[in-house]
Amino acid sequence: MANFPCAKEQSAKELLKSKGLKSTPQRLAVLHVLHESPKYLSINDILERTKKILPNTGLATIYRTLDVLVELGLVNRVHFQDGCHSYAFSSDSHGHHMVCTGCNRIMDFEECPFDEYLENLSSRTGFKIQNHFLQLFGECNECAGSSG
Amino acid sequence: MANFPCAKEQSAKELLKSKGLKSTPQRLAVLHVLHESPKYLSINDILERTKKILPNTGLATIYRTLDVLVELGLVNRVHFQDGCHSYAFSSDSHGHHMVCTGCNRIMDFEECPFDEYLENLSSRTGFKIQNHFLQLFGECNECAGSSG
DNA sequence: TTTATAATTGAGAACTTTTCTCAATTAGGA
DNA sequence: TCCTAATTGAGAAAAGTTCTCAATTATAAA
Repeated sequence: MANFPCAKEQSAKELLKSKGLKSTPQRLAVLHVLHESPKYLSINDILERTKKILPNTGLATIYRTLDVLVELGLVNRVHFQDGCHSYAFSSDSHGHHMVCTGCNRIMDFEECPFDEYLENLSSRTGFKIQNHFLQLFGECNECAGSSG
Repeated sequence: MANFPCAKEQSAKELLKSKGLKSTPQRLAVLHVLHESPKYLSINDILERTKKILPNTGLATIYRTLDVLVELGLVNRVHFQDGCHSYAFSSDSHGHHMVCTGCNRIMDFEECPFDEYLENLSSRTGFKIQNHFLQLFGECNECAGSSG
């Protein structure tokens, strides 16, 4: 069993338990690996590092474990510009959009009210923000109307 | 040659030309397909619809064309929760983060200043926002320092 | 117009990424 | 300690993406 100084180990175990899931060495190891890293890690990064703790860990387990950890809110998925999924026509220059989870319709919104905030965040943290990606999920007028 | 009433057809042609790229029927057809659709479309959606205009269109062309159109800013990539890439430990409850394009380091930021704005947007547009995904890209302190 | 040529395409192979299957193992409660 | 359902590892299968290359074609120049 992996033993690691992750502040969330205990709460992770409790979360798993509360969902009827087991606290396996693999799950705790993956959590450990991600906790140790200040960087995002790809699936292969995670597999490689987990294998240093548990050499027999399989790739499928990494996929399954990440699904569980994301579900529990212990781990974030990080999205990048490349390799991803769907496309929409760009009707504005900024490119933010709302995606309706009911009908998959996309609504762009022209405004970006965050520039000022982001500038402020930038100067406070020293992190030079070059660009940002924002996407809203919800229900459009029609879907909200018909379902409720 | 696809002929379609896309307000951006002309500017698309000019954009392509300005980059030394050709205005091929395939490129214009994909643009048309995306322009026609109020929804995001998957690669297969786009292939299928493009084939209705140009039956011989190949999948590779769709991939290549989308890269071009995204590059030109005519098309947006839309990201979803599943199927994507990398993972990071979740150190806050909200889950926004900054990704350093220099060293790939992730920095979470606790605050989410957008709630109020999003509520307002919600009531103005009728779009019931259920959740949102925000990710900032830029350079961290160290990388900004060492490179400039 | 016609021609020349560099960009682009289609088709399928190759590669990468993700999911599935199933027998073996194991965490955790009784 | 034993039982049982959850979990795992391994590899097969499926899905998604990129590459290769000969054939085609948009465009600029003649």
